[in-house]
Amino acid sequence: MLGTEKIRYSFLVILLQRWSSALTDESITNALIARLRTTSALDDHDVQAVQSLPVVVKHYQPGQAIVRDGDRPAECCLISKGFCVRSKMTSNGRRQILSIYIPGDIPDLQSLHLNVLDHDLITLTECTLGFISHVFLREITRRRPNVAEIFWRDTLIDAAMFRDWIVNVGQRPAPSRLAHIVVELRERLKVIGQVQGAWFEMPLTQEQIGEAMGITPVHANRIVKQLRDDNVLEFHRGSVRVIDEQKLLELADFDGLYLHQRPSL
Amino acid sequence: MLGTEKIRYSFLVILLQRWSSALTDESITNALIARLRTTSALDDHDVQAVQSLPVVVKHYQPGQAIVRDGDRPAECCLISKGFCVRSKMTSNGRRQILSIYIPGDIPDLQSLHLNVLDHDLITLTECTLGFISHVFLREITRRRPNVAEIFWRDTLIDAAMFRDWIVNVGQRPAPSRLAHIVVELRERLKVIGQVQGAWFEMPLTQEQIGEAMGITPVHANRIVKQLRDDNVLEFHRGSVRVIDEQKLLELADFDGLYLHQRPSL
DNA sequence: CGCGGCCTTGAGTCACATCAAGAGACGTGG
DNA sequence: CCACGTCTCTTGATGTGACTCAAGGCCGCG
Repeated sequence: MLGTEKIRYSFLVILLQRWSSALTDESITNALIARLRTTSALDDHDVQAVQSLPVVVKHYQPGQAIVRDGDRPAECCLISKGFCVRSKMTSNGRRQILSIYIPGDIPDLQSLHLNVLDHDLITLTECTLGFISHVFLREITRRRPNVAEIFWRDTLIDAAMFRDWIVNVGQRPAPSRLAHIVVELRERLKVIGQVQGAWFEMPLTQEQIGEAMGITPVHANRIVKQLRDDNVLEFHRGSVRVIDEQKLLELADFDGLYLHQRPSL
Repeated sequence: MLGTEKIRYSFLVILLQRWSSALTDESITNALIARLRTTSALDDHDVQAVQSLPVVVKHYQPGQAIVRDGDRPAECCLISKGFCVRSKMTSNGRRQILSIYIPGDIPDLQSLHLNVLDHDLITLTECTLGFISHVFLREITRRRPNVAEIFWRDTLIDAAMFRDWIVNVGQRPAPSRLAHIVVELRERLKVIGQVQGAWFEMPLTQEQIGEAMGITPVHANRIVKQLRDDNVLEFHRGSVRVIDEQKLLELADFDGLYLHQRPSL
């Protein structure tokens, strides 16, 4: 689904289907502020400064590339609605998913100080994205060191998630890998109020689940089936239901410390 | 070698064997400046500011923990001499090495804004480390936004290396993984002038090589043997010699872009 | 109705893990 | 100077998790 063919096609779709509004969209920066509050302490001045950032809103279809390996973006993108993944290809055509992004995340904040992108950023679902120019971000971080530190911290949490992802892919057996990814996603969705009861969204195809775990789609299918047959999880239409919380946590070997979800951590 | 037993023993060794000098050590900050110059553009004021940072120098034995999972460090450490690894354990006692650090690196710069450490930092060889208090680092980054951005950028490069490490562990067959790690290390050592001819230092035991690749020590041994038998690499006393550059690069699937070794990248 | 994504399942193979045993290097103490 | 213990490296036999190839089924959509 994320193959080259499809992406070439998607490029036309971008031109045809995405429409944009160049207004400062308060509801979008509010999502950002909510997100930053969970990980850092913001004062009123910081909030005002962030809210005053000019945002360009764009809508994307599922499976579109937002930015690509080798790009030199001039803006950062804030997810207001929808899910994205960051991924990287090897020369023999295998794709590795590096992280999953949810509303409130700024997946490419790093491009502010790293000029060339070393990976792809792709939408999983329909997305509403807010783009903020590097010019304004640099200006705000120069003028308000506190905001700079909050953004810096955000990229550091990103890095902490990568470290955890390495351990997951490198050391755990496949069923644990899947459980771990599921629990991590759920913890992050909880913070933005997107978990209702035992259900939450995880809009990955089994092929993408495989790409996240570092295994083939066929084997990913077997692992998903195994967790379903063992009454641990239920997958349905891009959503997940936790059936056996106990077993899930045992498998996942999850310690949420690395998410640094409280400012003091 | 990195087991709990050994580390408990090492703790005594720290008390007995490390001696410290609380002077501002110019030769140490010079290593840092050399390192930062390769990735970022520094002006004279930045250099002066960095050189004026008070540094506490300490010496470590091989296999000692510098900081541990769960610590809340109050200082960052700069490697002046020697090699370190960052690693993380799973609950079933398996260790994953996340990155290898060489002279000029600041492996835990992230602790400046992430209070709780989510991994271990361990010396591989005898090390000379310079410790810089968070207080001074915060002060310099507040006073000089340019220095803040350079340090920020440094942590972003760290994150880029993690991303690449995920791909390596997740997608490549074991011989390629090893080749990739070897080439990455060599490229970084080149920049600090630590590659003489075909030889360079890679002071990992085969067990640690396995921990870096996400495989067992026994299998790591077979992979090392395979690359030796295929006349690609020669390992001897913690050093590596490249025999067949061509084959090595083919295996490694290495694109150094993610190291961002030039300020414009 | 037919097509294209996506999911599912089986059979055979291969990469890597596990278990087990031994050999070389090195430091330490007798 | 030798004996011993501890790391580290090495190798074989055997088991298993994951890959590959292949085929078929489900479902939404034009």
